[in-house]
Amino acid sequence: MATNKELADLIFPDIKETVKDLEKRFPPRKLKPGAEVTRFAPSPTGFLHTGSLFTALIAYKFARQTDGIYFFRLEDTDQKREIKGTGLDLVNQLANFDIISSEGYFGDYEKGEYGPYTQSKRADIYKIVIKELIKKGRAYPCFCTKEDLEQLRLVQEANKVIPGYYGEYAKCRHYSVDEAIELIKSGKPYVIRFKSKGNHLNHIRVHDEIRGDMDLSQNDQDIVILKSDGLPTYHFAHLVDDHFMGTTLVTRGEEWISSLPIHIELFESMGFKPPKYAHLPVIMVNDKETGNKRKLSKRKDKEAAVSFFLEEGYPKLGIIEYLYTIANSNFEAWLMENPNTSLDEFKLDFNKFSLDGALFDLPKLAFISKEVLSHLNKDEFTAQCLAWAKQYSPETTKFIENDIDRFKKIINIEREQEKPRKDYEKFSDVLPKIRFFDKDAYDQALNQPLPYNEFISKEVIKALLIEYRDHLNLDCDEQTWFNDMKALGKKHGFADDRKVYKKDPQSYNGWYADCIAIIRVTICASTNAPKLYDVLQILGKEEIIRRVNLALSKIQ
RNA sequence: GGCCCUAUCGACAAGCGGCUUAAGUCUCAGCCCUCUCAAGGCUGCAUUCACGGGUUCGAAUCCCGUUAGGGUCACCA
Repeated sequence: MATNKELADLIFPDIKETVKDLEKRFPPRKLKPGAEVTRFAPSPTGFLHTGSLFTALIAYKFARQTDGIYFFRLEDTDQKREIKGTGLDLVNQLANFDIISSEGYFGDYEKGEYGPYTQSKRADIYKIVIKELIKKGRAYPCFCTKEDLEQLRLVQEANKVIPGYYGEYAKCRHYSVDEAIELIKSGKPYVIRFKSKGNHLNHIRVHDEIRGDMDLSQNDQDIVILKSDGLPTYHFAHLVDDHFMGTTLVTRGEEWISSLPIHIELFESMGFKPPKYAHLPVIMVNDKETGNKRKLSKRKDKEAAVSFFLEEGYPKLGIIEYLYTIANSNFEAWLMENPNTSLDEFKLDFNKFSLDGALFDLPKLAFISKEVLSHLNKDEFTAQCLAWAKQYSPETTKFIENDIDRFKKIINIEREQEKPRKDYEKFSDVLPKIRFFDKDAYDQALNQPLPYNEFISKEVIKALLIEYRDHLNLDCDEQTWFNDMKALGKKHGFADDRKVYKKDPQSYNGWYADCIAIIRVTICASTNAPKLYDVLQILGKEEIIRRVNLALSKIQ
């Protein structure tokens, strides 16, 4: 009768190291009490998902606020789904939000004592542990084919029993060691399965940092831990990696709750101490068709891809603040009390997490973003806007670089004051609102009739514009300018007092607001614009006169 | 379908047995202010906490059931 050891040696003849060796290779980390080791462990299957950003942010934050370590691990064990190059993209996109790991995978290189941090490079490490598990009789080769498994499922469905590979249904766990060796020698392909000792009728109590204690059924599934391609499945990689990398706190989406019993049994089987778990609520969206909540989907929802926000030019800080708003209910109050404080000062608290998934609320993000952008000074705003433009908007870049000081003046209208203007929620809003400052853009706009108030006759408009042009004076303060405008209006039949006008509108062409509107439309080719006085100061006398003349020529 | 998680305004949510005839923020509506717009100020928007039972002198808060939503049942993570 052959032993488990012989089986293990047959399967992994080249594996000489033991788990003890691994423990020496990856000694416990020397950390301050309370310091958490967290990680972000995505698979390289595409660009950064908004939910992943959220998860990464939480992991990063907890490490940071406990003086711990946050690292990045690439889970590339599924070669079929892998999209080359996306691992690096993920790192870069995160770095964009200042979520930078102190160790781990960085794309073209790795840093840290607990690597490799790329799972495909850790095959030997997994095999060492599996070899041990086989020796202990806690893992075995399974020769079932896809068809066998399909057949099993059908039988189980027909008999209305729980589907899966477990207990009496786990055919290969019942082979003797000799039989297994025989089968291997005959060249039959196989995977390695974990041999569960659990019974799903038994309950285990598992603690979750966010949800508290949960009662879950014990695992009884003989899950596969090593695939036929020689790479581990997620569950097993989680055991090995998070143990040897010294992870103390696993933050992941709540979809993992149901596999928690597997992970608990895996850790038990090796005598490893499991990490703390925090299962995060998932960001949801309301499905327009069904009216139900569902996970943000990259295919259906533009806001599922972080790249969307970056392309649109949402300020990064706005996105982070919004994510914190979802994460901790007290964050908004904290922000209001500490308006000029670094987000570093805010302490995330698992007790303040909501238990169900929040709907992604674009209007709220818009509000926060406006807030963030409006409080930037002109230099900060310009720097960020230009950085965005260089990547996503050649037109905006051209506008800014054409005359950067002028650009600063433009976006500084009603900025840098107690209650700043809030008209941009993202950088892509900038150019459409200020394009009219550009000569060519203005001339282009004249292809359309200017949107004057149709209740005011052309003659009045013409006369007003002519006098305005001939007596143009910009060398004065705003109040003087404003009074001049009122006086000009009065000469042309516009009331200089609102109440007076309201009492007897028939006697006037309008009131001074209507008069100013004529100038605004003439100069800006639009019925709305930032403060006219500031616009005029930036444009300068010559350009104003040019525009008035052009407009005049267009009025029949 | 089994199992698990969750359930307070349109959204995010406070609330942890009496202080709640339910905070705050966003949205929305109205008013005011303003040269337009963006803002800003003020006001309004849950007699009720999915529903039904219990426990209690007393429940949004504890228990049970129902319903609804979400998750999960892979050689994917």
